Amino acid sequence: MVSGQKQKLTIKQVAQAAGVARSSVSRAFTRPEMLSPETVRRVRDAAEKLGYVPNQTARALSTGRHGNVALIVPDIANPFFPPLIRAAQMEADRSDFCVFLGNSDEDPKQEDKLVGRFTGQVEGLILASSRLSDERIRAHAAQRPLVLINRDVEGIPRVLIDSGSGVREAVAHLAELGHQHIVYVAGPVTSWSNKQRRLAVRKSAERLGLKVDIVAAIVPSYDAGREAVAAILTTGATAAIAFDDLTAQGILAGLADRKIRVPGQFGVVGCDDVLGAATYPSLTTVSNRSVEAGKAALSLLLELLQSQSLRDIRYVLDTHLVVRNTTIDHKE
Amino acid sequence: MVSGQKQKLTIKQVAQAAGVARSSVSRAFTRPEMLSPETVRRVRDAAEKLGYVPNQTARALSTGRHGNVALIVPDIANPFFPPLIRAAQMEADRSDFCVFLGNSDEDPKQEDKLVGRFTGQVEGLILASSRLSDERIRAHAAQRPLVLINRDVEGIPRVLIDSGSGVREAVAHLAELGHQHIVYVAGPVTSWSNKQRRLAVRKSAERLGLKVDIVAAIVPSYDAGREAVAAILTTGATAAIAFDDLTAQGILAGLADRKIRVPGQFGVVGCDDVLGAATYPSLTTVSNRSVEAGKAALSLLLELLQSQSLRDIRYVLDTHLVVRNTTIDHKE
DNA sequence: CGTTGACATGCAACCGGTTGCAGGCTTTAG
DNA sequence: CTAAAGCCTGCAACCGGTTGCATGTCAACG
Repeated sequence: MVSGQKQKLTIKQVAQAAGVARSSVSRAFTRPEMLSPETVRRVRDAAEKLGYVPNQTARALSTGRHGNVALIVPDIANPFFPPLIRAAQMEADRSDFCVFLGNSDEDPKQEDKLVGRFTGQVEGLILASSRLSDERIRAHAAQRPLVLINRDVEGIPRVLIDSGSGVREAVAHLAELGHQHIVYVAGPVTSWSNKQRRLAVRKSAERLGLKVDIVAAIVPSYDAGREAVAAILTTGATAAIAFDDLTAQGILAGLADRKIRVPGQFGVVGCDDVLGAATYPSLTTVSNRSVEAGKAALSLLLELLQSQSLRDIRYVLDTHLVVRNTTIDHKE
Repeated sequence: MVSGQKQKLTIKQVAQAAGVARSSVSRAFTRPEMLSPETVRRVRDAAEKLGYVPNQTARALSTGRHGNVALIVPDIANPFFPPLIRAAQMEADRSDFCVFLGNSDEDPKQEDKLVGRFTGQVEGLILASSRLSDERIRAHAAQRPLVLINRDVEGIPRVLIDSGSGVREAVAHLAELGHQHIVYVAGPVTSWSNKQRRLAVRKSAERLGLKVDIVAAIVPSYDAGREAVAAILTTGATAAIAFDDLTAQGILAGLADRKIRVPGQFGVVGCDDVLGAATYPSLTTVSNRSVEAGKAALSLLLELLQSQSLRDIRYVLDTHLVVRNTTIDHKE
């Protein structure tokens, strides 16, 4: 039914073919209940036969509804994000929305630029782990519906993954195993998640009477973790909780370099569960909920678009400890 | 300069403010060389002061140029793709293009649907590891400029990662280490890359006098690799080359379950190098070039958009073996 | 039987830019 | 000094839909 010609089929040709006015063709697609069933059928048949498909751009121009949303993340290649992106994407798809993807490269300027580029073509945006200032976020939110992920700005709808709950479980788990002195290997200072995790370690260690030291890895990466091992060992701690799994993997490598057995001589806990059980020994870590976060953010956004309501929404997802083999030796 | 109002600033207000016709405002932005420098300045100043930003949708409607491209992948969460997506995204950004991301979920129907949704809003598309039939791909290519990644359809511009070269090196490497009998753990039957890798293993093993068996994992995943271990061991081989790194990691886990030492008693080679050295023991694998592929595909597409030329382009990236610790014990 | 109202459809303006063409003014050549 | 050639700028049509309003038709109602 569709042929290879690269013609421009418009509502006009369909109108002619069906013997009605252009407006009726339009309505046959957007408000069929306004027309007689007979007319709708005639128009649809004609459209089908010609292979007509409505021009999304023209429609967007006159209605203001584009059917697009944008999702901006700091780094697509960071394994935390792909599942989130995927979930958001699939959720958008269910409502026939298209999603623009932006990579801010951890740079607020770049993020700002992307928002600007997208704004004109979307009905709403999602910023995941935004690096923008609260002020810029508010400014953008005033222009377009905006949902945040892992960023807590009052008045802006947001989806937060509370890694605090999982981290508290991790500390309790280590205490139970007899550790008395642990280290938190910190991530980026600007990260909301890092702040939250550090606080959770501090508080619950205090409650349980454990000694805590903080070692900075700053960049969350394998190499940073590996290099942090020297500092970790000088503290005299017997276990470490890392900002994320990448860092944790680096720590494991650094320990292996020094022939320190895990979990026998030293315990390691990651965060975000990005690798699953796919490494050996498999990493004890905190679950991430990134799939739910992506899905929730998208549906929240779509909801906002519908209702136009501006309630202050704060959706929190809790996390849990996933015990694998870097804190305790499991028997299969 | 920009304020919080949610007004609709159009070319008209700017024209009024600058005391010129609407067309002059338009030209001040799109073809400044047609206007006197003085007028351009006046218009730009006025626009700046008001905070005017051209409406991309309206522009697209009249010019047909949207400044968007679409990228469709089978699975965003498969670690092979994020670096590719990221590279494409950044390359697009350099030319002020926005990118739509689609996840086909390994399903041709879904992929077709996405292409349809995007077509009206983009100037060109990139299909990575497309699951569509050659026929559908050709049909879509007739509508819009289209570039393929890891899919070899004659007449359609394509970027191919030739894992054959790396796989041949892997086989030679294993032969050199004394292995006489190896296994190829296969991936999806519809995958172009899988076909290519299997063939490369077969051919070069034959040339070197090695015995080869094929074991099917079908789905490329950690679990599939782990389950394939039983079949691998019954062949009597002493080393395995896996379709990808995820499968290889699963194999390592399965071997560990059976207390088989790697690389001492059994050698393992992955493909795609998605985990880097970030696991322990670190995986010997074949490099992937996915970053170059993403970047190349995008710039190829942009080039096509400019030149309108329809040459048959076939851009091939070769790969190499990356030797780490699952085939041979390294000393640091 | 005339009026009212519901329903179906067409007309034309509009969304916000772009662009071919024409007209006015200035410059250059004859 | 006049005509040809540029250079700027404005007018108005157009991109392809959507939508408020007017019109026409027909059934139901008083």
